[in-house]
Amino acid sequence: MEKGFVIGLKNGQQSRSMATIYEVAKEAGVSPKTAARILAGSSSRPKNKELVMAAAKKLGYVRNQQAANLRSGKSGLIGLIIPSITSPFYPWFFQTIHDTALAKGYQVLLSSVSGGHSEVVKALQMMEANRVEGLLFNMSEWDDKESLEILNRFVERKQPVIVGGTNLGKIQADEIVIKNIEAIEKATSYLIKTGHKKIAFISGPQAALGNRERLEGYRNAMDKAKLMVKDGWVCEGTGEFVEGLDLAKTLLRMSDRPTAIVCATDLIAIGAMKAAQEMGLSVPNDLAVTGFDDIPWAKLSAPSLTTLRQPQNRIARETVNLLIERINSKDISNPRRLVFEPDLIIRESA
Amino acid sequence: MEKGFVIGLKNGQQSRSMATIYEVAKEAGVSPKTAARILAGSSSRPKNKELVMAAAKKLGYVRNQQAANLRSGKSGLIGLIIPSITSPFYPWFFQTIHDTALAKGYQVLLSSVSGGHSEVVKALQMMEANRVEGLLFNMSEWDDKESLEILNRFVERKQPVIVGGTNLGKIQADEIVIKNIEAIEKATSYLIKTGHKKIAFISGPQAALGNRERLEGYRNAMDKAKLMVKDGWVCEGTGEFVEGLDLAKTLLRMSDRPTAIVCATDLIAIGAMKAAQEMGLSVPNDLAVTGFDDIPWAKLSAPSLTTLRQPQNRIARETVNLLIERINSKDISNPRRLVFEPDLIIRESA
DNA sequence: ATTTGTTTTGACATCGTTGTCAGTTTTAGT
DNA sequence: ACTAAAACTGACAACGATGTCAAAACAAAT
Repeated sequence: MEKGFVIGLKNGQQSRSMATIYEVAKEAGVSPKTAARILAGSSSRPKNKELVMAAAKKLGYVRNQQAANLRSGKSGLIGLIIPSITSPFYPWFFQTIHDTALAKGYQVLLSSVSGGHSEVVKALQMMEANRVEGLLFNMSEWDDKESLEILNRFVERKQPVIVGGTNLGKIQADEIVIKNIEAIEKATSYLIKTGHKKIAFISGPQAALGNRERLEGYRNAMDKAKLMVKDGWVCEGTGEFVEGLDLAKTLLRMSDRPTAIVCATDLIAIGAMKAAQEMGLSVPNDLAVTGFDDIPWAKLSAPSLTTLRQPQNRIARETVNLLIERINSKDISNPRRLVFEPDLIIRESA
Repeated sequence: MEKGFVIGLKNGQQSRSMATIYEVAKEAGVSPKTAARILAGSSSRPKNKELVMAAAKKLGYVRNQQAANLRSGKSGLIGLIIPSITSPFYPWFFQTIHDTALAKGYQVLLSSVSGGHSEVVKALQMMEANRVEGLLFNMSEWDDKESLEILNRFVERKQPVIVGGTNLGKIQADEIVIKNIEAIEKATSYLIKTGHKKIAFISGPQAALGNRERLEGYRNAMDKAKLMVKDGWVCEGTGEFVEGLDLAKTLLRMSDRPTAIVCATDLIAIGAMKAAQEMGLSVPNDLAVTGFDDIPWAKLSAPSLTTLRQPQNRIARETVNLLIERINSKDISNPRRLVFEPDLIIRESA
């Protein structure tokens, strides 16, 4: 059956398969290569250009990107692996990555890994199979041999990889570093400066490096101010709102209850504020609360949340730019660290 | 230069390009076809299987998906076009689509279109060029000739398309229908039932069909109850929080201010509540507020928001399932409508 | 041992595009 | 008009995988 022409279907309807460059060339009366060149935008005799453009339009020609990629050895894809697009922070992160990449001619292949280790491995394999030209690997909780192996394969092949949140020096790649310790120190010190002495901390899962660092920042600040951290004042949650609510209630029920809570995420903090309100305590008078991330909610909550702002846009933009630079220069030597320090945004909650 | 082997680089480092099936076959001492077959999992002589598996492992072979796709005429891709992943509702929508598609062997190619019409066209062209096997087109504001043309090309080629939020019967495709009118009627009637007579409405951009329907629902309910809609009680915003805040303030400054506001989105509603609080009014005593979407915030806000829940998970799951069914059956005749009616979730704000 | 039937195998072609490079046309300069 | 330089064109091969189909290897049965 000749290609690109009407073919019959069971139900008697008709359909066209997509036209190829050969058909366009034939229709225009030029060679396929010429047609391809013209459609790719390089210069040509005006007449041919007209002919080819007309033919392409007539046949509804759309370049087959997969074939083009195969031939040219590029995929035009950037891989992005993140924990879950549903956790605040990531949608903005993705949007900026997407837009920046698009502007430079790249598509983003997103894997939002909600499951465990095997899901990460699957995502990485998929990225490999789809020949992404660069990879942003942004898993906060991760230390799995199999995926490490795959990441190392990328590096061996000199394919750029940027790791966020978790590298630990295990692979020789660029890193996004958030100054968690310093940030939480800032928030804690601020509370101390405003007179608080009994300050508790609700952390996220300690399996994640970032969360361990945040806890460290809290302890540092308390140590520096020679303040005691009472038993039970440090509690570990999942980073979810509900958890924040429950843990805060437990804290507030203590006989000698803390007057301030430093929270490892904004969601926890909002949960903690809700807990206080449900128990009839006023924020910030009876309880001061700080968060981390500055998710959009933070300024909408009542009271609005004092928090540490992660400049997602800047992080995302600089990260993609570095990645694309790496792709273009074909040089992944001398791994860089993109360091970001969250700013303390003072609002009503503390 | 022989492929798959060490090649020199400027900086003296070395790199391997990815091994192909030919190299695996050579290493294993079988034909490429046999290697391919074994790697695809079909039966073979045990000895060959061992040899090929060993060779693949040794060379770090990863199938080139693009090449495989080209040959097999499938892309394994589902396209998803949405307005912006940063607006609440979509991250969950995407995650469910992503997970469901993955479970059935499809990857999701996401275009989060933050710009105007030309961006939509670009996204559609990209989806076409990448030969997505099915397309979920979920733009709420949209009536642009060029993109319509592309969508129609999909349909002519019998490639499944599911349109959400906006079809208007312009193309013959499956549709996701949210019963906006009925939903807002429910919320408005509920307010009326609880004694409110002066009820205002803050809508999203009327360019979007969904927003026009929501306004219609409000008017219907008011009409049915024979309640007057005063001049200025219906205002149009962008759907953003800030807009909700400002418009609500304007409403509340009116001499004869409304006692309740029906909002077209949760963000608007949260803004409206904040406006009331800033003006010293209590929600729900001085002002009742209802939202739309039931974004996660809705139940965290203070007071928690009475709203209309869109079952994103169910919508997403049923949509992908239909799409994949269409892909497999190669039959896009008899367009279906997936109809969803939001539930009224009564919380504290009304 | 021979035949028949079944399962595996591999040479070749192909998917749609583009790089290479020699050949052709056009342009510019005299 | 003629020549050299510049611009464009097209035949061919290749990217990496897999479908086709005939040939080969094995198994079962006589």
